[in-house]
Amino acid sequence: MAVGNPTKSKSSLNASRQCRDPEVTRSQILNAAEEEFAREGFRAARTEAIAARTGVTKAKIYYYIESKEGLYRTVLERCSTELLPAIEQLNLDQLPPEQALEQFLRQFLTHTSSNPNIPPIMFLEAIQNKGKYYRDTANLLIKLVEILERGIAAGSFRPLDPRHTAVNILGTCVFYFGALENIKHLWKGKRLLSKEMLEQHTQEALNFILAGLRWQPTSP
Amino acid sequence: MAVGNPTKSKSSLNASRQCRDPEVTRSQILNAAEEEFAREGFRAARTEAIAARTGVTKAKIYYYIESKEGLYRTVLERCSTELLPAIEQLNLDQLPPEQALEQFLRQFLTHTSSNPNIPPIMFLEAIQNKGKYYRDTANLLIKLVEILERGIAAGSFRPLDPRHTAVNILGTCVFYFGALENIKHLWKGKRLLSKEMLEQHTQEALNFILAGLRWQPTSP
DNA sequence: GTCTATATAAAGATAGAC
DNA sequence: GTCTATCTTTATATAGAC
Repeated sequence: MAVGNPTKSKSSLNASRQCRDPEVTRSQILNAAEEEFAREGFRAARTEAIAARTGVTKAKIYYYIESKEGLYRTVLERCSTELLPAIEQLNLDQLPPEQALEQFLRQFLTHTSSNPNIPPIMFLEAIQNKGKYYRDTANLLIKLVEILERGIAAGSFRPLDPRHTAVNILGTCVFYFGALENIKHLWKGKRLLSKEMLEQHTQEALNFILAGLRWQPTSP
Repeated sequence: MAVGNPTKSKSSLNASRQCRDPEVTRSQILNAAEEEFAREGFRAARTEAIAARTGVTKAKIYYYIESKEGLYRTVLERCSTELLPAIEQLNLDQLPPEQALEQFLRQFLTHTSSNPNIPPIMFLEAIQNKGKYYRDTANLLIKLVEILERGIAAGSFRPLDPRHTAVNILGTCVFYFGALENIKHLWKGKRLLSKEMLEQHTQEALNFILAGLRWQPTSP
């Protein structure tokens, strides 16, 4: 196994075929696999389809990978390498809770907007495989719960259940990406992953979440 | 095809085997299929597994159904028969927007709590099949957008984008059910579908959403 | 390293006895 | 109506030529 250099370009479809650089080929396979797994999940994904997306034969795929399962694990790993470290670097513990939460959400939404395959992959992994191959989402949630607990204790946020609220917040952030095909009918003709729409989602989600945590006019 | 009487008991697993009533058998098959499709989606679901869940042979399944695809369509139809009519009956147009929204959400959350297979089925259908077999979720969203538009126009809610907000609201309601296996680690030892936890989710989601729409202390 | 051809296994669906 | 046995298709994975 040991596929891939995640830093290279990610637009995979119809990527320059017949390439001789093995590193590029590995990367192309990984990108195509990510697309396929994001649309089908592990079990329903077909190596044949991954080959077609990459623009090569099935046999060539198997020259580069160990197995479909190994490829899946590699894709999942690559999905989780960037976000958590980036969030750790923000040193959120040292910011006031409101700012910490906003920074967390901005980082998360920006990262997800740049990697819109991640939410469907995680949904499929959770639903189909019950997290057999991946459990890291929990770490994000725990970070979020900590921020909420701190903010509630400090009186910055209303008194709410931090765990349910963390789940509801994450749901607000990622549902958009998981339900693209269900919600697209609300914006006929618009591409939901365009820069414009992603910025709108980020801003609306952020406003909605922060408002949901503030003390209310009627009960201060 | 033409499977099922949706009104009968729904607990399928290990349901009384060797039953001779064809209506009961149909119902058992439908329930088992719903479970299997909710965990795997259409493509990855196996008729073999549905047979095993029902406690019968594959051949018996095929005596009662036309095909795997037909069974899937029937399951999806059954999922959508109850909620929308129930919401129509509430006559939400005639209530003030805040009350209309609260009624809508209570009905939705109650129905989802009683039918926790529906969110994963809809997630899988949207992600894997791009809504090929099902498009009704859009109707719910449209109803929600209408309520929000009315409330914004009346000044009951903050000025927000009604479509993004409808999506964010729905996300808050259903993410819990779609990501069960990702979030369960926050509540070690607790059953996330217990009556207690479902009531907590309903209440927390409701509070969170309504708070997110209200005018804020700093900008009234 | 890449291809064609193929072995092997799994899954949808059916035949035919009872 | 139900079962065992089987057909057919599809999919993972590999052999072997080039």
